[in-house]
Amino acid sequence: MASKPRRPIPDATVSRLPIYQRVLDELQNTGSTTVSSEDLAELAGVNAAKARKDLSFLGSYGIRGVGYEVDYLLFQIRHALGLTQQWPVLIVGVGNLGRALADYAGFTSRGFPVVALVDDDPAKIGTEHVGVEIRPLADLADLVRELDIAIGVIAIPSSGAQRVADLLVEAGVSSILNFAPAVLTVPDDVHLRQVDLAVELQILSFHRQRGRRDVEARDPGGRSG
Amino acid sequence: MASKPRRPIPDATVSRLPIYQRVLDELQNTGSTTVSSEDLAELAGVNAAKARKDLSFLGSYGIRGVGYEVDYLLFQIRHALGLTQQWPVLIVGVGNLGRALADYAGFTSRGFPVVALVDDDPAKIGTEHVGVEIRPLADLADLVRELDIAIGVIAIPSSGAQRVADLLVEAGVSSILNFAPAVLTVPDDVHLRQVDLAVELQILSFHRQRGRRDVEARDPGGRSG
DNA sequence: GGTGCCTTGTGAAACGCTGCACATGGTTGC
DNA sequence: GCAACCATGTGCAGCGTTTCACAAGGCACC
Repeated sequence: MASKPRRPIPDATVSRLPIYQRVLDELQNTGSTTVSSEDLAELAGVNAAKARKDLSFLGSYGIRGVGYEVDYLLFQIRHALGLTQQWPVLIVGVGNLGRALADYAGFTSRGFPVVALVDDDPAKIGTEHVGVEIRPLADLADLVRELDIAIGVIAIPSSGAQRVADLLVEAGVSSILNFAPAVLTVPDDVHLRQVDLAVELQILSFHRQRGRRDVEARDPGGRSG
Repeated sequence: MASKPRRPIPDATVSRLPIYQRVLDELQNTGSTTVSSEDLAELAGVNAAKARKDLSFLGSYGIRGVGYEVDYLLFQIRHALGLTQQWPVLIVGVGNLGRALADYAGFTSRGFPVVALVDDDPAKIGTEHVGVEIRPLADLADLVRELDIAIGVIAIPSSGAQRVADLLVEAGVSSILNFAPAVLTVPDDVHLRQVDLAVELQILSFHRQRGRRDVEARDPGGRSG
């Protein structure tokens, strides 16, 4: 037994593995055969100790005194992330965002081919985008079954997002990526991730605001007891 | 006034404030005047105690025995997030994603008007999108100064992302939202947030993979050394 | 074959976040 | 004005993540 996960991989580590993967990909393209945790961490924008601990959750794939073999580490990360196979993606909503996502080459090249597009606008149904026919919302369940959809992407206004999420779940999709600015409710066994563009801007706004306040008056007082 | 930051607001709380804001916005539109932490938490998809603790960092704006006044709490959250004013946004890269972002009504309606578009494709320069003229990359610094740009959005392929980030920083932009799948380096006083679509998919892939492994119970084809 | 150098892998401390449980304090009804 | 009620605000314990510091282990050179 080799690649059995001795310890569960922490969420924080999982969210960084794709970054390491991309960095290693670039290193591979530049001809590097080995890399130290320090160099890898630098390229990934993290602490070297963190990088080592992250990688240690996959197993002991480093060579002390030398570093990590790029090819082998890359394989192990891909294996851990489940990127040794393709995961067909269905996008609901072929508006500006849906089109941008469908066109995004990074999806297909990283193993997430967009194989189905769904929309409820009669004018769009039947037309093609990037070689994929746009189908009506009613076909969703059929498409999921026929194309073995692994991940559903919600790229519609928030008003219909919960209904679409319900449809996806009902059709058997257990991984959903939601771009609608709404809080969705799904069963526990369905993995839902949220990308909220307005939230990101508001967080930036907060820090900018705070920075100004810091400059205005640094107040060490207060009634914290 | 006198709204001194008693305690620094934790990052985790900051990232949830925009959610509360959106929920309160909806409550306001439905005519609710007060809301309990339990109801608010339910709508925001979090624990009630967490919601109370989050809000307590802004100050004691609740009424014991009653709940929170929607209007007032909304004002306080907006104030904390710096949303009492508009933050002009510049988007670099008017490809599919850049257009989608420029068209996204959620930006302007939440106080982030897209006032400038920049691209390096000569065919696009001079044309308009959503009423904003597309200008060459060389005009970036001028636009930042003239329009008092608060936030720069990078929506170009990763190969040019660092260069554009450098240009933005040099022009005085201190808040950057990056959609390019690359690790960017900026000075400490610049706030950088990363939205990486492929990373999100890979995290979903990991969880799906893990679920399957649980089902398989044993992994065939493991490689030991 | 031995010595010294180099990098990994990890124990442990520090830090931040979460969630429970309850004291606090304001409101309502009489 | 008083008592019962109710939701907030928070002390505290538990948990996950980060970071340091160092022992363990492999390689290269002589």
